[in-house]
Amino acid sequence: MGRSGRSEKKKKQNNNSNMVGLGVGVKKGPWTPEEDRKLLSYIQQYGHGSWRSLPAKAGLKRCGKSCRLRWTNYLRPDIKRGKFSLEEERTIIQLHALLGNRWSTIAAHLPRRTDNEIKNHWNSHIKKRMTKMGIDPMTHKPKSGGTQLLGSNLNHMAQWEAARLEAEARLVQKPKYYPNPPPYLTSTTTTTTQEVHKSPTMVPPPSYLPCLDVLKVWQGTLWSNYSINNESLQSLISTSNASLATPTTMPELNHVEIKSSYGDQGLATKDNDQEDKTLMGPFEEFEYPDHDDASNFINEDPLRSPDFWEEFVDLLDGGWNSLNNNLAMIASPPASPVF
DNA sequence: AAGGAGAGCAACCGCAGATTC
DNA sequence: AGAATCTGCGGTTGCTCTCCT
Repeated sequence: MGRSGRSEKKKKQNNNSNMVGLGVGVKKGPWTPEEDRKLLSYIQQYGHGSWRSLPAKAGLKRCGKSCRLRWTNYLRPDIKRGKFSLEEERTIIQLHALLGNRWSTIAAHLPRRTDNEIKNHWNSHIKKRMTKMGIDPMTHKPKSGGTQLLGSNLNHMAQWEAARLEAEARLVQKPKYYPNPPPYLTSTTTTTTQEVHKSPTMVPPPSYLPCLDVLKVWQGTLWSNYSINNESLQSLISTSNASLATPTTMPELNHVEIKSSYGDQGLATKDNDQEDKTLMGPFEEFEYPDHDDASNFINEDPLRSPDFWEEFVDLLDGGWNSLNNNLAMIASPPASPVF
């Protein structure tokens, strides 16, 4: 896990201003539970403030950048970990078709998933499966030719929608971890079991982004009439369509466990299913919205079934024209996006 | 049982845009 | 205005684990 002895060939980074503070004695490689505790405790108490100065103040022998990454990709309490649900994978595929490798923008539309996690999931799972099915993961078109679906030939409306999605993502970009929270982060939770839950700064950002019209159309066109033999999937699709089509307020919170992995350092290790359920990371418990249940809904992941992907190819093959037609019907967008 | 191959993913790198002075 | 610094992002690496032979 992680990297410890990174090769010498890339040491010129010491000149990079990013790495200010990275000098003799600065630690790299996997984080230990103790380091996590220090970082977590410091940020809970003071907020992260300037990342550069944080390590010294928190008693860490890390560079600020490493601390920031650890926080944003792992320690942040509003992160959901674990398997991606069908709905999430579908959203990733659709957003990737529109946005390309703009992971942070995609992540902004997937509540509580980090861009790094989505990127990893895309590269290690979805991309490979699409390639295996003969679909070019970059253009989303069948490699053997056929209809250009998305990518360079994005039509005007899809480009417009992509720009809007990105703008929305910027607007709702994950709020900074303020020691004194902005007003919209005021907590209403009163029955949590740990102090960390009560912290108003721990309230996850709004998980719903209202303007996903292109996805709604896509899903309405392509998925609602999409017949898949798997009954669970069918149910899930209708559920997820509803959730996308209907703006929701912050879901109620309930307790779930969050796992962590410290490799050989004594806590959970990846993929040790049994152990993972009992060994916890820095947050022994955290609260996640109810809609996590959607991911638990699929016991047998239909996305992994050959049937799904065969039908997915058909879907892509015939889908883009339908999408265009429907997009044309729902709106008359301005000539150029205005935000 | 051993070891090689591949998968999964945390963490690093370097660049670029934003911000500060 | 521009240099210095900070932050965020996307690409990549390499360690650990699991599976297969």
